[in-house]
Amino acid sequence: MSTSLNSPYHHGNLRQALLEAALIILEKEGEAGLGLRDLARAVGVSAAAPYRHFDSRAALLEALAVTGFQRFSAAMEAVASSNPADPMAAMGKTYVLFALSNANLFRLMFSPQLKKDGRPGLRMAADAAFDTLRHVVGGDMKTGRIKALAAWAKVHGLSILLLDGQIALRAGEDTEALIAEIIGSL
Amino acid sequence: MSTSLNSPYHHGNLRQALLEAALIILEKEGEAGLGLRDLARAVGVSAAAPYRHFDSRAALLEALAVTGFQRFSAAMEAVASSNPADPMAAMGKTYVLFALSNANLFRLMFSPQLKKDGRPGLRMAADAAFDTLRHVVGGDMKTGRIKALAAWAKVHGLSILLLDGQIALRAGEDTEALIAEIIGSL
DNA sequence: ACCTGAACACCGTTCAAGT
DNA sequence: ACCTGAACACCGTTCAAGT
Repeated sequence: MSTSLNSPYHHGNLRQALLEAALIILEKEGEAGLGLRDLARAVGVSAAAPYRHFDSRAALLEALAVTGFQRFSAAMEAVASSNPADPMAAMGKTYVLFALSNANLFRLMFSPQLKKDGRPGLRMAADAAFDTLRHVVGGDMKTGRIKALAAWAKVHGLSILLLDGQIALRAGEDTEALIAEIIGSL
Repeated sequence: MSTSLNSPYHHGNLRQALLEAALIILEKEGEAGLGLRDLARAVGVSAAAPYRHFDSRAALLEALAVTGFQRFSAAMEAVASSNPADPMAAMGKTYVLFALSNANLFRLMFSPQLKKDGRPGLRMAADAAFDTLRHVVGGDMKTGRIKALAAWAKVHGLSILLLDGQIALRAGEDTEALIAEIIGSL
């Protein structure tokens, strides 16, 4: 989160600097607004420089998505290990709130574009994140696979519909309260 | 669906021809693979020609998304008016199957990119589609708003998770059966 | 080993000019 | 009125060359 001007990139760790700047641009401009040339410019380096650290724009996006899944896993594990009264509801709420506060990163994590070129790192990160989720759900409650999938679908769908502004809030209605109500309705 | 070579575009209705070709390319290549120049080439016209009928690439995509919502509405109304035993389940199944058999069109319909530049036509088409959905659900069953939103979220999430290949099918498992089971689990 | 400058093959978009 | 050709300002990516 440092926009340091006394930049050590010139023979420092450009890779990390690119990732940090990319995350900021991503969240502000969306995936389409994250150009490699812009990114290089933002970091004060030539247009070709990023290619020393990432094979392509897709590889850079994949790296971002992977850190997204890691942050997601961390958030889910944090709630799970806090032993909430209703683990399922608590995790669902965390899922949706993560999506809302990391909108473009969340969308990138599920980008079909990225998945299409089958980069192994992304698949692994995603699997790890969902394994965590499955274990917690499967461990704390005796939910069968179907119920677990249904809960996942509901929470994921709610995240995306809210993200896309598809669910209209009523006057004076609180987003968080609505989330709790919808998750609460089995 | 006609790839006629005796093309009447030269002073015919290029707009329609562009839309038809675009739908085919979209479903085959995805949104990112649908370039205006490629499209013009596919239709046998100069790169600048589409601009007589669409202000921009975004305008073309919006037109595609609008027809997507129209087809979606039609599909939902068709099931609804067939008076199925369990209207909620029947509509849910139709929803998911529509998404699966129109993968890239469905994704385009919910593209945040498109929504961001707030084209009125798209918003109207989307609202019309969901109004239909809400009326049918609200009319046939006494589901409250929360339950309706929860059902919508579940069905939408299931669509996207399946589309993204995030839900792994077990050996010999049928997609349609899984959909029915998940939707069935209240 | 890491970065730059210049180039290549593309884009979307504009605009004068053709019919 | 509708379409073309050529141009503009961009891309992502490559590669020789610099340090």
